[in-house]
Amino acid sequence: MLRFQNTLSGQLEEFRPLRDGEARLYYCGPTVWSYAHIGNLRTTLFVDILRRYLRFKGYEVTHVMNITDVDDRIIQQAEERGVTIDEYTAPYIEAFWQDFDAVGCERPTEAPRATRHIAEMADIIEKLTANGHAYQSDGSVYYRINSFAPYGKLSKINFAGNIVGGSERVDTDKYEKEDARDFALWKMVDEVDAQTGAAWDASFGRGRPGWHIECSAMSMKYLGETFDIHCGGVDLIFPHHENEIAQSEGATGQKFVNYWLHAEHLKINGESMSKSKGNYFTLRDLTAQGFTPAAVRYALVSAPYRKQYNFTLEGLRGIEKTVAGLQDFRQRLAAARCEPGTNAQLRAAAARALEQFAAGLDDDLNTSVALAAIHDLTREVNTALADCGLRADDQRELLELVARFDSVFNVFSQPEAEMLDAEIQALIGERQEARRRRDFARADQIRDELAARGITLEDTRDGVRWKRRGV
RNA sequence: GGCGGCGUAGCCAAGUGGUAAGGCAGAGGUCUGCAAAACCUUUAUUCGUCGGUUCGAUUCCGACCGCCGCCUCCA
Repeated sequence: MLRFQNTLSGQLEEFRPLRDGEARLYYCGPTVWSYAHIGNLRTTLFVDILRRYLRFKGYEVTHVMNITDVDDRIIQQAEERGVTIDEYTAPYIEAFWQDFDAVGCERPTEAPRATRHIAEMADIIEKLTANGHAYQSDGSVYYRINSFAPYGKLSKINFAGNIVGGSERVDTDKYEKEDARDFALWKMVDEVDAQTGAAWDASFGRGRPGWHIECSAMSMKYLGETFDIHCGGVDLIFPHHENEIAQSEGATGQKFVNYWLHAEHLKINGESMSKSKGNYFTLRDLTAQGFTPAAVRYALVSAPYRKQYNFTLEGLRGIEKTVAGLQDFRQRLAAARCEPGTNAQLRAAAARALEQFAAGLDDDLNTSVALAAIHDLTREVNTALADCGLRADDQRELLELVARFDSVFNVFSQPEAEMLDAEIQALIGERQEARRRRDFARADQIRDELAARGITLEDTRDGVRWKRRGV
């Protein structure tokens, strides 16, 4: 039974989709004002595991991830460079997809851009204005929080309590907003907006959307007024997701989302990640140091998504070996030449591993438990391989099982090996010849030579294997 | 001030009211011409500290120490 920790209820709940056999989920995706950092990547990878596991469980998944391509930072950066926001964001959108693909994420069913859905946002704002949840002021439109009684149900924030700096804020905003908590649905155009192309016409005036309205508009457009799962980082619980609920439920009168899932933030060496601390990494930063995207993927999904995983470069170095071990394992398994038949002990081990794998992920996506199941099985199969104890029927079944595991984790597969240079191929052949002559000095010389070029050799029962050296 | 999460071996990390998964590193061994890879054995009498509840607590409760986060636009 698949269960999720639902931020809305604060409880571990059984997942029951609105439509049998279907799961519809929305993820607040990247704001493309810069390169994604590994914190962003962790949340992206959590959603990838989520969607893959839902499919593993037999659900047909509709996965929508928005791209926020208009916001204050984007407008500011575009202005500084003297370009439009579309010109400014284009390379970052491209870079985002590169990273997304590199860490092995499956593309969403839809990846709508905010700037392409202004009409849908305006539509909701009109509805909210008509039914009293929103009001115009100085050319902008604000959400009237007093009109939505359940406000705060997601974040459990007690607005009667002390809010740091609350009184000062009321003073600042009192001429524009009825209440300091009211937030902008639509911001009246200013000079910079106009200059950078961040301005659109609407029935309530020319301007640009507030941040929260885009997610209400795009999620409901592609998933319906009520859908199953909404995910994002914990920092979005308030105000972003709280405001989405107010907007969507205020406009439709329907429950917006059944399950809210939030990924925790990363720590880097026990500290919060920030540029000033020098512990701020993008995927590019890591691959430039020789780390592989596969290891980054494994690291970021190796702990349950609701834990503050402590990311360290030392840890990532170890994970390179872990990942290489899994990839080697699959290669060896596929390459083994097996006698016909089956091995009851191994079959039992495989069944146990599958059970533990699913039990772990059923429990609010406990990836640590699922990965432990995989490691347990690889050890047992490796033993059988070394003892020539693997049988053909089991080999076939184990390869299928590995593929099932990989349909969720996507760590066993490795990039297509580059063609060996004829020269390297020749050197391997020459070394084999030298070994046959028991000319080990020459054989070792060749092995060292290849090692210097990043090629590691392994002499196995089935011949020489080679691989490119990792970090 | 309000609210929340966390503190498990050298490092990362799961977990539970009944006596500590998994990965990396370390040590010894098997295999190998030597390696590599793989496998075997080994590495926390103990789960931040101090109390309490209990037949029994790392797991529940309290206090304290430390780290991280949210409280209007940061994944």
